[in-house]
Amino acid sequence: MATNAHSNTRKKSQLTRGHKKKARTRQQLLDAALRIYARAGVGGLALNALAEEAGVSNGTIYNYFRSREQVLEAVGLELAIQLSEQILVASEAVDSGAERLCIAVRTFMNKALSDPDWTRALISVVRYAEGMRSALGSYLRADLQAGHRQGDFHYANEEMAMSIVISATLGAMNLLVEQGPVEHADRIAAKMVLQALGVPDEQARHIAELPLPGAQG
Amino acid sequence: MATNAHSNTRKKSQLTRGHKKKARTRQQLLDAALRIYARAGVGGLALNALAEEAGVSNGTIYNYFRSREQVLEAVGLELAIQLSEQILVASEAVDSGAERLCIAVRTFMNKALSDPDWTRALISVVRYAEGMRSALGSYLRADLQAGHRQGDFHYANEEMAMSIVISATLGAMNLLVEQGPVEHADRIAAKMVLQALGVPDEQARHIAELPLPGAQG
Amino acid sequence: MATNAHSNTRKKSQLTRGHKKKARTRQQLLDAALRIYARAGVGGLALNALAEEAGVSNGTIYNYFRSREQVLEAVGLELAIQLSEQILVASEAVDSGAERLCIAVRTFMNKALSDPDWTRALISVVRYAEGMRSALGSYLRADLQAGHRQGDFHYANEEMAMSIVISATLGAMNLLVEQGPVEHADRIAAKMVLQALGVPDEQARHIAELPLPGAQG
Amino acid sequence: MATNAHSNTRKKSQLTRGHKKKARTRQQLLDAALRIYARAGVGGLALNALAEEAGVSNGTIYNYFRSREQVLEAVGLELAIQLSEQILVASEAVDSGAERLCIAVRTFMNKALSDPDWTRALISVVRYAEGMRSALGSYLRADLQAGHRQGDFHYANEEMAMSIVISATLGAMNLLVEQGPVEHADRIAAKMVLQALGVPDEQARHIAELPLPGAQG
DNA sequence: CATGAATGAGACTTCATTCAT
DNA sequence: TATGAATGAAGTCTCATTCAT
Repeated sequence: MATNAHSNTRKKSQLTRGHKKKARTRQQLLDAALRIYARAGVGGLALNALAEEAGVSNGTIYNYFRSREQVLEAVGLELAIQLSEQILVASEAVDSGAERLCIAVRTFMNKALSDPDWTRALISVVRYAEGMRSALGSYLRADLQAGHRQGDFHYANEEMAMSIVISATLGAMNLLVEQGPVEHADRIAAKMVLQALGVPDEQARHIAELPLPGAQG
Repeated sequence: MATNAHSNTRKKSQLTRGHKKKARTRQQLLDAALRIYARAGVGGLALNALAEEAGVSNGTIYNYFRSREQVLEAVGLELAIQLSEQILVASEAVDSGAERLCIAVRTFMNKALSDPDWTRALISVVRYAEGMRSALGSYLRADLQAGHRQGDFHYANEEMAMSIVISATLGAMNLLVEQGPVEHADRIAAKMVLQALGVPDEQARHIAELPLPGAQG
Repeated sequence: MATNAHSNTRKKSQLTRGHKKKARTRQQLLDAALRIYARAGVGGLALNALAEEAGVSNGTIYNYFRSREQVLEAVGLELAIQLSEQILVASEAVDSGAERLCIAVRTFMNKALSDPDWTRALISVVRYAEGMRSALGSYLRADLQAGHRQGDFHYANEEMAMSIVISATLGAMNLLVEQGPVEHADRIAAKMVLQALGVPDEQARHIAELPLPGAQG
Repeated sequence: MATNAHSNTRKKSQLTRGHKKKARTRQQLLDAALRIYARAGVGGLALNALAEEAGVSNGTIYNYFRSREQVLEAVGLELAIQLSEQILVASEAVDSGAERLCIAVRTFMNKALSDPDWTRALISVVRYAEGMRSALGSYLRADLQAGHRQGDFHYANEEMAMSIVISATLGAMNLLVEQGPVEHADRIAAKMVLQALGVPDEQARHIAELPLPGAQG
């Protein structure tokens, strides 16, 4: 399953050398949890099933987490970290808020196509743990404010703009994972989001059709 | 509006008068379920708790529903019916698709303020039972197509437009119930949705600020 | 279903004229119970299902029986009565114990073919309520003793002879209802039972092949 | 014989020594189930009661069996295995089908006296799970066919012969456990069974009175 | 740390029985 | 008597959590 792709080789602290096995198990558990999220949602995560999926004994989970609640928390955090990577990598060298937001939306849309499991896990977590929205929100808010400063975005209420951008994007991603691909889905969604934020039609189209950084063109 | 009519003002003792009290229990159960949805979401509905909330014995539930699954189904249907009333009543005499959609969005936003429990229940159900989306979708699609025919909406993909409109609106409603009122929330959200569908700024503002039918002005 | 055949037209008291409807319901319940026995065994008789099968409301059962246990008892008694009729009718005019027993066995075997539902109900009741055996036993014991007196039967222990005759016959009946017809099943079983009781081969065959009274020969 | 080995002489505390105690629980459960069968029959086995009888928590059962159905299955299998031991040990070195069958019948009759609980459990299982009959049947069929080849048995239909032998023997066993001992019960029953299969009186008595192998005479 | 058997609370469901109409 | 809604005990099963090894 592709969900394995984002995982267990790097961690910010990089604990090189010595004791590698130690925290490897923890990552196995988090990865396994994401796979289960994709299948069954957050509410469907049973610790016995998690242990089996991770290839450890059920008791082992409690060597890494104090309770089920803490597992969910940790998985949410893990997902937030992976999320950050997605966003940061994609719009590293871009200054325009509108373009950064557009890139983010398109990146997520493409992620929904390339890794539906991860996407389902994300959607499930966002629904379950409202707190996850803040992880999304922190990046988004910066882009919104930049776009606003730069005269591209015109919104009457920032909180509402954030809510609408996030939920619209997740809704579009959900469409892709549940109903299959749509031609140019990433650009369509990005353009609609830009328009919702007050970017005029032509400009929105223009931004939405810029080549994605990192693409080979 | 009548949607609040089902509620908790009478208890088991007050079955004087009348002679149809038997089937009233079903409505008590549905109402109680909606209250629990609001608190705990669909996944949090335990039949034990439902029985207690409705003031009946656990076995009684099974006089009205064959299984937990059927309870969820029935509550979803109940919600869908109440939903339809909301929408139909609101935009009865309006022909413009854009205006109809705008009225719908604003009506729901106001509902989020006036009946947060019902709204939380709705959000939970939409997330849980994807089928609920079709209830929403059938009304929405008609308005989208009308707006498209009438030259107001310009969207590249209808499915994606529906997904985005629904999720954006629910996201905005969610903001209200979770974080409290926002000045002119209904108009702000409606305008953003219209813009996402390609309605230009000025026109979107104009439509969003039309008086709501049924309002006393 | 053929199970209906033995029922509700006669009762020893014959309560002719006037109030016929009264005790009719009771018979409906007993008949319905037998049909359920055939399908699900005694343990599978649920009073709700019984009420539905009998076409009455569940509460009505308690106008005729004080508890589930009493229903079972009454059905057992009903079955015993029907059983008696079977036996008495068949060997009315026969004096030889061996012949009477043979007729009884053959009659039951044929009943197993012609009314598998009734037979399954009987088997289920015999297993469930050991007391039912005494109803069978009282007829059987007379025949055994007669056959013994007449020099046909030679058994060392009457109780054991009764147990074996009853269980062997029921076992053979069970074979028929569960696995389908067997050529000359009635004669084969009867002959084996006679032999078990010490009747020599030739004589056993002879008795087993006598025409059944009531047959058109 | 070893068949009594599984029983109730140690409780939870006595798990000193040894280091395989884990899988012992399964046997505790099977043993407890047999004791309950003896008291209440297969239909009377409630998992709550089983857990208590076995001295474990109710959840523990599900560490060994996936459902109630699987418990019944496993207990049936256990009983079938113990059954096989009974039969195989008893008539190991005997070639005559008639003698083998006779030994089997007598062994079971004696078992009914020495271990009524086990016998009640067996009877209950045979009634409940028709599949158990095949376990019995496979041994029996071989003996029947051998006796037939050897000119001792004369039956017209093998299936019916099997049904009658099995049910007659179980009926005789049932008499013993329900009504207490009968002088020479094993020989009496065995002789009747042999006669039912066509063995003449004198020969049947002779075979039924042979000393049982394993007896000290 | 790892294991996995054991635990027990709690969920869903069935069903005999009661009772107001 | 008949009805059928309501009851609540009891049963099956799940699962987070503990603990001895």
